Amino acid sequence: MVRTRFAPSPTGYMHLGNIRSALYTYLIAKKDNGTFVLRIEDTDRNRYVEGAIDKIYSDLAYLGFNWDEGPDIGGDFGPYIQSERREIYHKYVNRLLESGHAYYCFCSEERLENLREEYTKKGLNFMYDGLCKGVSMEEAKKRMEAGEKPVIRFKMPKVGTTSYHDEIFGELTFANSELDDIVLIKSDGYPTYNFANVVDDTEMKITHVVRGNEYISSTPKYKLIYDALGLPMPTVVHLPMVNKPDGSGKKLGKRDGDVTLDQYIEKGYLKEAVINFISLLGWSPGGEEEIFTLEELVSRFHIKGISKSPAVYDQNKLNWMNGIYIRKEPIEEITTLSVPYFVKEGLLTEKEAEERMEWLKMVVEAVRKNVITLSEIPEHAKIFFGDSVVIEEEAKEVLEPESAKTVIKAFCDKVKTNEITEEFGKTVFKEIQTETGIKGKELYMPIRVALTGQCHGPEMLEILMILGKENMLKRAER
RNA sequence: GGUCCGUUGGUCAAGCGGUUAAGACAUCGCCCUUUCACGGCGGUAUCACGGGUUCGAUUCCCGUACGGACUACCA
Repeated sequence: MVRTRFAPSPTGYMHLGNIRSALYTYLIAKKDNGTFVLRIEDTDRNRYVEGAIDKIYSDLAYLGFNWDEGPDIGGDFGPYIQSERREIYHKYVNRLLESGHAYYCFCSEERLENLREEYTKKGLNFMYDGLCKGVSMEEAKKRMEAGEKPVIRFKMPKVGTTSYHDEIFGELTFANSELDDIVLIKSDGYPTYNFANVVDDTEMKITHVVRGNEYISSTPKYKLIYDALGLPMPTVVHLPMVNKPDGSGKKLGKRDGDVTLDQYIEKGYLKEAVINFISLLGWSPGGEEEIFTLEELVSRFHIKGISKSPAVYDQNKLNWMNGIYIRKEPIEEITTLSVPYFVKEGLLTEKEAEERMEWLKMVVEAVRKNVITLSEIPEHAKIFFGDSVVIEEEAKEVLEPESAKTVIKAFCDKVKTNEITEEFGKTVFKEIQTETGIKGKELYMPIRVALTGQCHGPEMLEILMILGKENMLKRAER
């Protein structure tokens, strides 16, 4: 039974990188009918952001990454918030203390700082020098009673090598002499991320640890902690990074502009498109298709398809894909989603949108082919609002010739005396042509401009149907 | 600096010793459309470099170059 976990820290909003880890983690669990666990890693009290946990819940739920166990819904291995699991970490660290794999360290930050400076000056890699390894348990207890607040460090072996197998990168080996005596428990009693992960992944019976590849070089340390505890390390899957599109080769970070989920949604991207797009950032389905729903991704996903090299975020492709989804999703859905943008542009109130939903659907249907985001819909659709027309500068000359006036007059006459049906739309131009002898561009363009003010736009038939008799007369007869 | 990882067109990528080196985005051209799009068809363009191994390397090995990650009482 596969069990994976998504373990964000509540330090900010969900952004592209987060969403991608969550997605891959979710897919790896679900493609095997496994369990997807949500765990909150809030052991850093200094970076805690108010409201971030609720935002994580709502973002994940919105995306459809439904978790089977988590802080809000419980599960057999709770609590799922690290700050509530302190006794558990201490239970484990005591085992390490007793077996001699860990020790109290009373070194001040100042000493560590000096040490670091010293090392850097010599061009060496800083590592804790192990000064407190010599402190006996008795002495440690005495000093703690006296009010000192030590950290607990792991005693790394100094010789030999440590290897582990990564599902994506294969066999990885590191020299133990490179591994620092990392802090397990901070002086405030909270565990570090490193230690909390080992304990929680064990306790929560996580089978596949999915995380960014920035953890590749700390994984041997985790491996050694598992070893010291006599526990097996879960399968690890290190995801390739996502780089900025500027050619710098640097990873895409929260600071690189608008990458939070909210910002994508606000700009008019569909969550289906965002999910589909990021699924392809570092993973390939192998075949030629690449438009997938979440459900399809679940069945298509396979770890072997994840690449080692970083992917560059490509806005063009996202745009293209969003356009695909805007055209593909049911018109009801797209129309409903676009209402806020109409409201924002002052074209409609929400109440009006509700009352004129059928009409609005026709409008959205007419313009959805032309947009890449929902937010562009009102811009294209505004020609259908109101009963007057603003003639674009480049469209004005279309109306100049005598023939244009003739055509528009003929058109108005037809509109007046007929019901506006599809049949009417299909025949009216032919009739005008035979009656006036004007054809081609001279026939269509003046009417288009008279009706919309522009030389381009949706098909004439759609324009006629959307505008309707009254409105067309108001616009064209002047 | 040290350790580790990566390198197929502008971008995402398939490939897993013998291929005309898939496909997608972008780009260009054509068709469709009496508009703009959508859609369809086609073109341009890729194995970082140098050594091996092999009858044969994009594929395996070793270097080099370039890029990145890590190097916290942050996750």
